[in-house]
Amino acid sequence: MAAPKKDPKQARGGQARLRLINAAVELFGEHGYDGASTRDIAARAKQNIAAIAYYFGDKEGLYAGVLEEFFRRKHAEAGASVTAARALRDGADRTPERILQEICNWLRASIMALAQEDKESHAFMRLMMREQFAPTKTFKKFFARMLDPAEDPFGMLVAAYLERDPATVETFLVTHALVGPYIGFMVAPEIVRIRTGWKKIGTAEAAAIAEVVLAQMEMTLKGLRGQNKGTEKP
Amino acid sequence: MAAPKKDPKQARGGQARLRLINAAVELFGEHGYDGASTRDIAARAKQNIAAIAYYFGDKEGLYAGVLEEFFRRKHAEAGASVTAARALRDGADRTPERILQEICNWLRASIMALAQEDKESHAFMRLMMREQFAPTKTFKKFFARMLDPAEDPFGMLVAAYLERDPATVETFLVTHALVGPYIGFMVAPEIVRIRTGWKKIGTAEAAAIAEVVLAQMEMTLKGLRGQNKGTEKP
DNA sequence: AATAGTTAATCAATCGTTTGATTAACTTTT
DNA sequence: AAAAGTTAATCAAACGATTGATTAACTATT
Repeated sequence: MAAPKKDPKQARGGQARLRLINAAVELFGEHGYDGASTRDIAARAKQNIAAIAYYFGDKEGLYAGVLEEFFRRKHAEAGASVTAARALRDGADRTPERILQEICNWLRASIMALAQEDKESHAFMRLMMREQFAPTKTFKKFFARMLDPAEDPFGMLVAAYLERDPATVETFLVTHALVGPYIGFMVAPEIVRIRTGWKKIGTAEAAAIAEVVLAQMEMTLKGLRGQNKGTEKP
Repeated sequence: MAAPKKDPKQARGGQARLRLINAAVELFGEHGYDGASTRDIAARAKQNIAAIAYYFGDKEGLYAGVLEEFFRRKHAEAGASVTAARALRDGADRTPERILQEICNWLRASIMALAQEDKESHAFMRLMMREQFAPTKTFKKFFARMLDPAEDPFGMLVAAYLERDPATVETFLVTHALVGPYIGFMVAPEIVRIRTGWKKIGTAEAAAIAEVVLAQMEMTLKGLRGQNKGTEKP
């Protein structure tokens, strides 16, 4: 018969562990590592303060637990996109048009995700932004794995579309510049808010952004591919 | 005769005041508002802890002092670009080619500035990034003034080149998407570091980034202008 | 002498962490 | 199956250290 497992994350205390992680990501995202107190985190998770030491050792351990959990979630979410992109890239029936279409689909989905109200995801994004300028060791470890080019569907498809080596620095620069507009809207919500007058980025606002960003990227991609063809050895 | 002024910023204690601000922007940028302690700030500034209360009232006042000082510096630095852009836009001898050239110059200068090692500027940029996701009231006040479209040389020139109303949301979205690639490289140094293997972004690295980003932007701008012409009323 | 600036010492509050005790759930022994 | 023993989980209370802030005495400048 199916034994109820002994996975600590699903055992009795697993619920408390998860509650702590979810509370922690919100407070770390809101107030930063130092700004979030263990007492507040425990209170929001409706757990005793000592539960943090019990499950994570100390505050740093809790932070590492948050990173591990959310990088795991992100990796799981991205899994489908990666395999789909890989299949398209390696498929015999691939055409530049289909690849371009898929690139646009991916970017549109990413932009539309900005409208999501998911509190925890938003908090995790904040946390990632903070880490960009003051990366902790724990973060670096997880982040480097996340940035594996073999796990980046967008970079894979762009390299395929432009028929370039996906592993070179040059290709990365081109790819990173291409997602730049998306990043620009993602990381500067305060600028967008002030300049547009929008109260928040909802579905309609995200759609407006997607339209502009996709139009520009499509134009750039076609231009780059044309350039590619133009400079080929005759 | 010229009285020696009573400006507290130039009086005897002005030096201590400035030392505190410069020390504060570094520590606030590194560890965030909560992470930076008044003791560490005073120590780095080689001042007594009570000097903070004396010159700024309290920690929040010191933070406001930092913002005021650096926004003032940025505004002064940008002044030349703004008047130059305004002159070009309003000049009778303006041509699309010259405007495009100026846009490229501005962007290239901005990207090359990423290579600057100026500790305080870097710290201030960090601070601004943190504020994007958890803006304080003080920050909002200064930031909104900085984002005045009339003070944005890039937006001004892009609007002129594309012959669009610089005040509309649509134009902002297009402009913001256009600087996206630059923002992408500015805000994600950790991604760039991991994917390129670069130890840091020096002059050579910034130049490589500028080449890619400028090529894409030029392509997009020309495309957008062409579209503009294409959809004009006949 | 009056003002401006600086200093060391001290305050209450809060921080992350640790403690010993208690309860609940499960395992082994009888 | 009942009792005894073990482990996992939670709890209130307290620890020492550090926080931002304040005080009163002190020195330098005008």
